[in-house]
Amino acid sequence: MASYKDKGIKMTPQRMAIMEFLDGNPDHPSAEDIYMEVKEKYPMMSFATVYKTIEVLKSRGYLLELTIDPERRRYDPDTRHHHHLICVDCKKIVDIYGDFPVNVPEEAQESFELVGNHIEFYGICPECKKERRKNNGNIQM
Amino acid sequence: MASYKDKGIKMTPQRMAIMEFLDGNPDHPSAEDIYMEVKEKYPMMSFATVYKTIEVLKSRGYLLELTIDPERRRYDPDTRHHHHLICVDCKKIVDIYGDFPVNVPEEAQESFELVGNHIEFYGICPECKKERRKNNGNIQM
DNA sequence: TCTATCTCAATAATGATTATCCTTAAATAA
DNA sequence: TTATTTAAGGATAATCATTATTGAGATAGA
Repeated sequence: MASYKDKGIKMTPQRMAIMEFLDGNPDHPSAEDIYMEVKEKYPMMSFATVYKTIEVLKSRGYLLELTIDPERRRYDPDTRHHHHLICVDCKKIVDIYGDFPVNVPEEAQESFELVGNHIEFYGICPECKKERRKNNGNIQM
Repeated sequence: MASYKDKGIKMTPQRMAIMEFLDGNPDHPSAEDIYMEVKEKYPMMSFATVYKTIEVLKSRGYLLELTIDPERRRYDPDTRHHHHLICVDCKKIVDIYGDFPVNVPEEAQESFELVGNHIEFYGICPECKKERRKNNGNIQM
């Protein structure tokens, strides 16, 4: 989401700060993550503004909403088609690029008009692997 | 989730009603869907009981929680590994069985310990296709 | 049947998200 | 630059799904 200027979005310091934070951000932040971070620079920032800006960016196609984490919605500024790998422990999300040959069976193809797909990979990230090993020393899981 | 009896779950009429409703149910109902339906038979049913029963079933592995619909959590009594096709209009979810050759790239494999995957297919269901055609006659989208 | 324990139901609490409403700032054109 | 229009910001209330609490009642095993 490189050029906001000429997209018909009214620019404000708040929006610029949010967009700047999101641009190229690989962390799939939640609304709260965005709020917390941007408030550092702009202490007058309101939570409502974060949600409203998310809505604008989403509706214009500059931001994807991820429904991976059941606790909260998370956002991805990379709008290219890609997939995600999520740590089942800490919920960290990393991007997975690549084409996977996934075609639904005939019967579904006939009735539904397919428009896309998204693969969620589940795993345990390096940090949580370490954490688990440590805990296995004392606590049994 | 055929045999609840010998799973160490204390049986009550409420739980039996919920389990009966879920057993073989292909609709991926939400907590509210379950509540609404089961309340017909058991008007004294409380919403809290639905959530608690869901929790018990989930923790014992008899029920999967789907994080596909950003509005609400939905539940799947089919705990076999399978995938889902969701209608982007009405959010109807249908099961997709089949093995898909999806392997994450090397770099992710090295760091993460993979434990599973889930493919979400997006499409437009027959009913919504019809609805869209109808609307295109008058309203432009 | 008795009793310890678990479950129920009602309701309060929480947490994320959305809506409201008035003020203020940005864009556009004179 | 300034005036005017229009949309955005901020504070806060409202909403909605989900979770926690608690006293009363039911269940299962002795």
